[in-house]
Amino acid sequence: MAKVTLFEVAKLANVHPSTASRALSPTISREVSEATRLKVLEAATALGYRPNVVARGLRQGRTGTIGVVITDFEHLYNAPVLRGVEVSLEEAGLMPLVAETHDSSKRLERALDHLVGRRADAIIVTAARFGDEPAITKAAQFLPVILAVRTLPGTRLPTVAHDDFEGGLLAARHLVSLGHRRVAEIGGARDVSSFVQRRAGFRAGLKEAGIVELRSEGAARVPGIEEGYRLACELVEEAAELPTAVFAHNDLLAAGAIDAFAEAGLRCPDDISIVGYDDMVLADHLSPPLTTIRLPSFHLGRLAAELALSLLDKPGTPAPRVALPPELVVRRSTAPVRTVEARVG
Amino acid sequence: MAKVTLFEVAKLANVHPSTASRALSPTISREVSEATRLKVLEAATALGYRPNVVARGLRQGRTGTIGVVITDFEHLYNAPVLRGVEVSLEEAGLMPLVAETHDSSKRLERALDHLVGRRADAIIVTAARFGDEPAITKAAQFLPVILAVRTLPGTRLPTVAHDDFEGGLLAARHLVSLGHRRVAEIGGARDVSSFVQRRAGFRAGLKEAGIVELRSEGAARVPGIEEGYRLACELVEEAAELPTAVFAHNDLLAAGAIDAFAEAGLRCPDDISIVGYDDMVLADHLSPPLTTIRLPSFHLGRLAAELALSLLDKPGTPAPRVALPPELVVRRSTAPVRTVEARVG
DNA sequence: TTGTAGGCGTTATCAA
DNA sequence: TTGATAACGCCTACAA
Repeated sequence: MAKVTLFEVAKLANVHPSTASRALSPTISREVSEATRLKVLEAATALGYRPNVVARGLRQGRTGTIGVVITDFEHLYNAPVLRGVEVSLEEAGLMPLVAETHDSSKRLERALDHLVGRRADAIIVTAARFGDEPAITKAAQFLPVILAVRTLPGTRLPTVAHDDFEGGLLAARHLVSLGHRRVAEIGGARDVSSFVQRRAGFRAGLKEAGIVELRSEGAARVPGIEEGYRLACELVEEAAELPTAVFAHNDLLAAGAIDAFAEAGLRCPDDISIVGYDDMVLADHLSPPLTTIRLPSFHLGRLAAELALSLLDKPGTPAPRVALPPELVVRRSTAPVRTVEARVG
Repeated sequence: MAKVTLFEVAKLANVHPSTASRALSPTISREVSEATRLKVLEAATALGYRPNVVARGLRQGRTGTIGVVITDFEHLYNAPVLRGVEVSLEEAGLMPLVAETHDSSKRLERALDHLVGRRADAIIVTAARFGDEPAITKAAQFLPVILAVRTLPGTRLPTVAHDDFEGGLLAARHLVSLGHRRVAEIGGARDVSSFVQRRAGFRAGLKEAGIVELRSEGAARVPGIEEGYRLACELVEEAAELPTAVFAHNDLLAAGAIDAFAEAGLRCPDDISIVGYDDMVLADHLSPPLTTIRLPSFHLGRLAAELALSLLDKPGTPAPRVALPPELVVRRSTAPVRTVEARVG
């Protein structure tokens, strides 16, 4: 475990450490004579010198590190966002420091603490719940915090999110255009902006057609396959009349719901249409291939990272709020209503 | 952006910085009188003091950070590994510093450089290709490097991998037990240990039954859906006789292959059986649900992280090589051969 | 062009 | 039990 310092490089090159420092710094290396520059360079490579970014960071007040707070690596919709963040950071020579919250507020708070303590240069939070505002605001006193994917009501923090209201609207209009009038929702938690927006947009879309939804479930736990299954079971058991179409707030919920409906003898899309959300990897390979709302998540990740970087350079910048437009992708989990009765209402 | 230092806490508490440091350190806080300890604690909370982990790291020669090198966030099989790593690190108060390679050796080298420069306390590499040995060995001179998921032939580095030979064997025996004798492979790159092992295990399994595979493709690019599709197309077009079963080196390749076969008029599992690998999320929701090899990836991630942590404490520890046992999961993408001709051989 | 000195925030060591 | 001091590795005024 050799650890070569600038000091040793300088000694080998027979110059003062500060000279070595200059010679190695790409920005001011020409303040040094070509001869010594080469001498130092040679010594550095000979010794296998790696500048200690930590020490440099301490000196310069920057760690070259951006905190990223996500719910969970296994949640497929995080993957493209992370990729976008990573790609943008890596171009700038920074690295992401990632923490998971498992959608728990306590963990989020701990994650923020860690990140602040580690002196991340900025933090990108994709896992915010409404109750997390105080913790996030506190962290934002120390360093720039960017809200990504999930937003906070009335926040002044810079935000890069999907336009989830629009997404919900698209879902509703699609179902309406297929003649569905008995519809329900299998949704995410009610304290998460993206789900709140999806729900609002969806209802707005129904309202345009004079429809009121039968029922709207809200996930009590992590909005994954299991929760989708559970909520769909509830729906089937408790609803006064069965819907002909369902809007699931993400593709995983949709997958779980399809299972539950199948077990109840409802086939998708013959008996029940389902719209998912995210267009995550493999959404087109499920059975049936999912009609869903596609999100520019990779792009969102890039934007969030770039925003973070720009905030480092000029801290006073007014906080932008970006909302990226979603897109409907029609596949085979939705179909026109079959029964006349449904059309009549 | 308030930044409170230990110095200011000490001043407010009317003690020397070193005393404040002691009072705040959980390990030696009882070397300090209860009175001053409380005084300092109070001052710290009053000021909202957050210890600067970077400075501490500089002093102690540890950053509390573990580098993790993966191919790509979007590759589903990385997700559970990352989760495992994160969970273990978070328990110990450390954080992962993640870099993507996109399976390119050049990027891997850059990632290692970054991580070494950032003085990660250790690095977990899950993206190794055979040609990366020099770069990885170099990094290992500076800090502990753990090989995870993918191994390196003849390496002395600590390794936590799946027993992919066994996995290939399980796949072969399963197909043989269903009566298949004309089989082929849609595999990953030939310079990646996991794929090499899967291939070797698979052939060994065939050999037991006296079978030689028709053909074995090797992915030229990232082993994802598209590559699976491409390789399966090649197989259909170029093979002298069509196989009745295929072993895909991961579930994504399998998904792509199923598409290609479907386009060629071959239905799975009626005309062709397919075994995948990984049992990634949603493997059971594909159409058809995938017969595959399940890997304890979360566990692997945990082990890798714990190994890294243990190596920090006692650097001289002999390097263990762990191989975790895979498990066959039978679903509906495999079925007995239909034709007598196939059984005869 | 190069050397000197001081400090980024902590903590380990030594002395009181 | 507490205080003083130095050092972790680097960078940057400033002086020479």
